[in-house]
Amino acid sequence: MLSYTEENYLKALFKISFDSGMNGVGTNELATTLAVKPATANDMLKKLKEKELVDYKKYGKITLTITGKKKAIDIIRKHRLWETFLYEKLAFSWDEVHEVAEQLEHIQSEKLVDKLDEFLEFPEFDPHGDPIPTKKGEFKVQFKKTLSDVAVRSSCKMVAVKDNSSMFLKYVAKVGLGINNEIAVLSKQEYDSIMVIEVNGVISSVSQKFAENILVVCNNCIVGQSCLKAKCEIK
Amino acid sequence: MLSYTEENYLKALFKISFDSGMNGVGTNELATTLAVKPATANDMLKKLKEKELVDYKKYGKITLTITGKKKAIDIIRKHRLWETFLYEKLAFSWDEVHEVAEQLEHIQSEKLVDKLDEFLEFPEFDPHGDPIPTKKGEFKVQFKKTLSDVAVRSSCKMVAVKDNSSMFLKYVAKVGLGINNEIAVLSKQEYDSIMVIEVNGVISSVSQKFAENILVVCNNCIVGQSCLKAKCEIK
DNA sequence: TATAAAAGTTAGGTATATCTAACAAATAAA
DNA sequence: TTTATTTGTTAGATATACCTAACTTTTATA
Repeated sequence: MLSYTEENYLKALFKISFDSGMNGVGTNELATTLAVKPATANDMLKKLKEKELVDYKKYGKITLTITGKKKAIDIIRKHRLWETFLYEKLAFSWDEVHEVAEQLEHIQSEKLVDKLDEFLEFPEFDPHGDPIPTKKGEFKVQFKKTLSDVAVRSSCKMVAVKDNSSMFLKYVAKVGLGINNEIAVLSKQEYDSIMVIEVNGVISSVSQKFAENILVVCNNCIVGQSCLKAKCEIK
Repeated sequence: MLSYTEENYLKALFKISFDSGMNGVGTNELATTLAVKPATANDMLKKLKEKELVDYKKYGKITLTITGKKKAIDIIRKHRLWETFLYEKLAFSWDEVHEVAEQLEHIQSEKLVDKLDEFLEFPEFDPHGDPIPTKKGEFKVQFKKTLSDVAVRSSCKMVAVKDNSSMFLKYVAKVGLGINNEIAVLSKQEYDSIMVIEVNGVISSVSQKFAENILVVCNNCIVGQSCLKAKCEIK
């Protein structure tokens, strides 16, 4: 059984590593992420090494063992399922779910996670557009970009917003845009980058500022199962 | 902000006290309930006294302060709301909800509790028939008894079962009995205590063993708001 | 009422997770 | 390549929540 703190270290290690293409992680980097001092992180790393959850040599880079990765992915799964629950069932907003999910992810009950997954009808992505690992630890990797980076005459799917202000959210709704909507980029003005987009058959013009705050995935940028992205072979 | 452990001490103090008519609690009694040694409980009591959550003198009985009571009731509220969620939304059985709710009750988010309460449509009682305090800390006090203790020619409402075996639960369903159903006790055989009951217009005979495993409240035994039962004046 | 039993307290110790301050190794820059 | 900077490590200290063992107070009983 892992402590609350140990779980957070594993999760942080996985996330830092994942974001840099599954590379090894440094002590200071880890400490910064967790808002502790390097000395503290160092102590914990010894403990996690002892438990065979991380691999690492003195002054070397830290990597997770297979067991460590599994545990980390399991915590991420729980976090994202809870975020989905809060957003979909309890009407939390996108920017409120994270903080509470940080607590809920540590609840120990396999049955709870499975039942929650079922209750939510096995969602694949959380309210931020991040993939939710399955019970087996598999998940799709989506490369998110902003709508402003989408090429003209191509289409994409909205997965999240960057700006959570109610002013922006109201505007998004007015344009008829919502999560999981297909967006076709019809044209783009060179001078001021104003885009003409089509959503559900409705054509609108949106500013560059607007487009920079809409996160999307391209139809062809779902990469694969189980962090294929790098040499991360979860068994 | 209270720690996980402090919350458990407050909750235990409230429960022990409540069950004995809001009397003072002893150190050993508290320690036993929390499965710690008396010395440990004693240490914590000093801390809780320092924080003005409990009132107590050396070698004297422990009572909660108003603030302490409020905190305790708030934790009980969260516990019972989560139990209701697990039972009603995630199809947990009566005997599984407690353990998980013990963890969930410590999640810190006022919004979460309020939204959950709303999502569950402001339930008054949890799956065990125990009252759920409102946001203000008010709750109805029901005196539960077994169906076997209900007088002939009186009626009651089923609130829970004592036996959680699937064999018993199936039998209960067969008799057409469910939570919140009104039960009228029509007659009782003196020799073997077999009861004739009426539920939703259907008349059945049930054994003493059966009746001893059905928990009910009498129509006139809801005592009032806010632990009126004793000198427990929550403001 | 004297004494035995139960209840409660204190002192000193452990493990976890944190810190600061001093030091060592690796890397970057002059 | 020598030095400076960054990165990582160790040693010693703190707070929480727990323990055991010894002691004190209260209560129950002979």
